[in-house]
Amino acid sequence: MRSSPYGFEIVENCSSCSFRDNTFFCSLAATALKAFDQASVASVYPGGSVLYVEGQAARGVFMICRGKAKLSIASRDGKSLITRVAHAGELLGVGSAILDAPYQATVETIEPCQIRHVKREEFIKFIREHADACYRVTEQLSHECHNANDHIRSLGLSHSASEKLAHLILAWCEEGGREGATGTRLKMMMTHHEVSQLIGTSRETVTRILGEMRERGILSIRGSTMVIHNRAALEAMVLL
Amino acid sequence: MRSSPYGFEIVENCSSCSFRDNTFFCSLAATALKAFDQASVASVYPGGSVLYVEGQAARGVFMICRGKAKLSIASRDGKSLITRVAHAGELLGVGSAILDAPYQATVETIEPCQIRHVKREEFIKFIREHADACYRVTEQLSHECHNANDHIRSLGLSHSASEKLAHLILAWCEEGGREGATGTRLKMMMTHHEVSQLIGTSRETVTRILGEMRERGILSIRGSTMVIHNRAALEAMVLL
DNA sequence: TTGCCACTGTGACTTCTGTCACGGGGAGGC
DNA sequence: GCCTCCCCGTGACAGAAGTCACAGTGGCAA
Repeated sequence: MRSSPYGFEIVENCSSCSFRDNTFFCSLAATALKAFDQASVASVYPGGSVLYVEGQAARGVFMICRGKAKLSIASRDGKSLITRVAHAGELLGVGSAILDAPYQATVETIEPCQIRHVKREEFIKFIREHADACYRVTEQLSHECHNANDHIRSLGLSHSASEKLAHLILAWCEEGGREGATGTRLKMMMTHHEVSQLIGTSRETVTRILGEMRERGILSIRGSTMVIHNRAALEAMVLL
Repeated sequence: MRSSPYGFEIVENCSSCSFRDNTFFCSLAATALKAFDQASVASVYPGGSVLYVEGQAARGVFMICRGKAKLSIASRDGKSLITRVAHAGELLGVGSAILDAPYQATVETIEPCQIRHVKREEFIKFIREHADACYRVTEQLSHECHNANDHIRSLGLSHSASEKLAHLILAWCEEGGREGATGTRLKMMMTHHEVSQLIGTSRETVTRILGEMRERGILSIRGSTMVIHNRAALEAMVLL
């Protein structure tokens, strides 16, 4: 390890890496891990770095060892949609690399990240030689499909922006909510604008709907923490 | 082979199957193919059969040897959205089988189909033992992700129903259009209602927009064939 | 402190499109 | 032939939400 400017150590060597846990792509047997280690290059990015841009040829895949990144797509007129937020342990750009197709999204780190990068050809060689890694890729891709389908369901099947927002808040409760006396507490680490990009609506409607939910006593917001008082009401709004 | 009620022969044996071409999942080396053959069961379905339903536990995967099937998702109030149309050579339900999660869509054949079915456990065993098949699964899943992302882009980023419809028609031109003297000809094998389910809008708007396009001379429709006279106009409508 | 900037909150207006309602037409069954 | 579906075409209307415009707020830096 050597020290880095972003407050954490760069892990040079996958075998001795402490971030890894068994949900990670890289939780592999020793030999495969070593091969992955040798094929890849570690680096550290500050928040806000762009790893790759939609439409670029897929030169390689990126593994998030630590940190989070947001994936988004944009239309020609500048509107953009956040497709998902990727966490540590995920592999980005695999689908495009395998198909040798352009990246379908733009990836931007949203906090300091440690990333490993593998060139396309080497990645393919790697997974063809290591069946276990290949299977892990199928798992990774299955997750991506799963998420994408959920997103399709939410975008295509909901009747109103409120429904989509309610759905999103419930999903947040699932993944990061802590139960408290007054309800489920969670950190909003997004601005209204970003939320609007996540559910495909406008910033103002997000503000308005949150305001309405607050008035109806469903939730309350102070600073960046949101408390959901009436989860049942949110669930009732969702017909998905 | 033995004869079947739906006008084509049931292929009992993958090795001697003539449907297979190298775009198919099952274009595998002899030993892997034999294993796949032994793990799977062939059957024939008429059009309109439901292979599996959204929300069911993923008991297995289905391989379309011949025919087409539509995948759709539904909301509680009965609205439904067609996520895609799967063609011969595709594997359905892989993602869910790998994650051991419920199927995310309902699959219904839209023409007589020959299908092979493999139980989940056997499928996983099969791909873990045959690296080449496993790699093919990553390809299949990459395609699914790719499609899903395109769908997300279309649903989430387009400003109007016309834009989505124009996008869809252009996609049809790509995959099944034949160039003629008056423009690109293609077969509409869908009702307006189904189209509306594909782009997440109502039947009436599809009718109206098509009518408008006809009036503007962009396309003309007779019976089930559509002729696109002015492809540029359609492209101009799409800002995706 | 002051200024700046990004974020949130609100009002007014307009457009899109979903919904309801109905009519016509073609295919298929009896 | 006739009846019954299903599909397409249209009109009227209302509600949802995008857009524009602007005010208030809070954090951060100079």
